[in-house]
Amino acid sequence: MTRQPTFHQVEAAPSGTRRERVRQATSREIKEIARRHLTAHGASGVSLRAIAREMGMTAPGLYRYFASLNHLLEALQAELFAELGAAVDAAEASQPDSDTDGRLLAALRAVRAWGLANRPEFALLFGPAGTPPASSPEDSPAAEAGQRFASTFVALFDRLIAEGRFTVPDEPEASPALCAQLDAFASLTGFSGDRASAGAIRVLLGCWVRFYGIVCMEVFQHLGFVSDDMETLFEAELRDLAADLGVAYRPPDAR
Amino acid sequence: MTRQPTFHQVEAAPSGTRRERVRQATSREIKEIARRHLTAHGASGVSLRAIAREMGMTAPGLYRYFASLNHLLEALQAELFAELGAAVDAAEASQPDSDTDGRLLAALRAVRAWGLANRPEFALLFGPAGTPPASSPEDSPAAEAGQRFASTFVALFDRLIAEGRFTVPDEPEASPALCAQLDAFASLTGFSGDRASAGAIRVLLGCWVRFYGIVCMEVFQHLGFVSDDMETLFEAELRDLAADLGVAYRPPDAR
DNA sequence: GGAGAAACGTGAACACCGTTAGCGGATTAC
DNA sequence: GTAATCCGCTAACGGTGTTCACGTTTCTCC
Repeated sequence: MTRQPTFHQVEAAPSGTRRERVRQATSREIKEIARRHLTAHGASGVSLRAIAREMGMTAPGLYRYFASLNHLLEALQAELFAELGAAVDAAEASQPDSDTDGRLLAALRAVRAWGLANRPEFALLFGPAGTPPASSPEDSPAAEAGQRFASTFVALFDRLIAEGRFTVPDEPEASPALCAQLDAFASLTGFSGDRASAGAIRVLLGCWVRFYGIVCMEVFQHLGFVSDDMETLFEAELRDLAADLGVAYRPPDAR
Repeated sequence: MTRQPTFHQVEAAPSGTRRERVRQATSREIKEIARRHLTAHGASGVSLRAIAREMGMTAPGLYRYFASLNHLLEALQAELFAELGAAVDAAEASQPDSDTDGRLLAALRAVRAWGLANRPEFALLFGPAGTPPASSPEDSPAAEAGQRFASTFVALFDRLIAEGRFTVPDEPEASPALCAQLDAFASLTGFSGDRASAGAIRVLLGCWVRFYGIVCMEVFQHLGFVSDDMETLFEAELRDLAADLGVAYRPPDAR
């Protein structure tokens, strides 16, 4: 303990007071161990008592850091969204800035790769919602992190719209109610105002849903009965998907 | 207890010996209660002790009927697949036999409707696979029931192929490995041999994946941020999907 | 009809789990 | 130096899946 007791305020520590630093370190350790247990045994294998045991603590002590096991899992969700987002960003950054097609393909492939490499984590993020959706508009940290993750793709899709990549099929009978909601969604998520017609957003949403379907099916292992070489099937779907978006398909780099 | 004790064998009971009947009745009661708990509190809310308590039994007694909680859940899965299949069959039967389009649309809508009306059940069937896939090829009752459910749609898709509904895009570079696996899948699931080219199956699989995506997203509540009127969005997706299959879209019956 | 086997359900026990309440000690703030 | 705050502990409550040994009921077979 080599601390000069003269000025207790200054100190200029990395972040906040000493208490806050050690507190945050403990919090991080809890989440790291929880993550390991999640990876090893799935979401149901994460238990406060086991985490505390591994840390040399007792379970009630963890309640100073997380209000409940569910809150811990929510915090984990937020971290995982960030991790997935970082993986996507990295993949995107591996492509030239101007190459919208390459960046989108790389981003989508990165999501699949992350999901396959982190099945339980992916299931926690995109599986059935255990908790009823937060009443207040997205006050949960997980939902907020999820929106930040989504914004990555919103930005990419926005570029497609701006570049006028795909022709929106003039919907013969798009219900006005749906149009209104899609427009609201557009402005809320920051789509470029004018060009983002409800029709365009429907195309993008359709593609996202399609992508979600293929990745979930593969990660959740509901396609084992058809083939064990999912890579090529995924790429075939990706090709179709790209075509719908006016994106030039390119096979993945043989790395 | 008015039983004539003369001939213990004959009796001509509905099925099997008396022992087997009461055993099956108990087994059915267990599954019924488990189903109620599943509906009310999700898969994690199904507990042997609670079921036993409700039956006036003790938990170890249930082990005479199911080897473990997981086996119970698997049996439940099988029953739910059958229930979902029955709902789909009923919807299909509401359309004229010759009306392939109407039958397919009705069947797909039935899946969505069942999922929305039975969220936890749907999650158990189509959510992340908790147990690693059975080593032996589909010896688990759940997997077997799942295949039976799938066969309903296989038959419908088969009709589309037989009727030559959609033109398969001649894949420029369908990998031979994938083609072989798709062909194997075709013969295994009973697609009509010759017409079911790997290309056609890819189209069908793509549509199925797309459908899976939209329904899962809705049931798992990962689309709450875009709209709360999912019905119209689903129908819009369904329209696109039908177009890919050469199926004439028709709005749902205003019932 | 009676002996033996098979199935059934129970009580006790083991090892876990989430969560709450109350307490003592360390750290911080004033 | 004193008061407030935070921290981690113990103890406890009620819940879980699962195993084992035991008595009772039921069936089978001679």
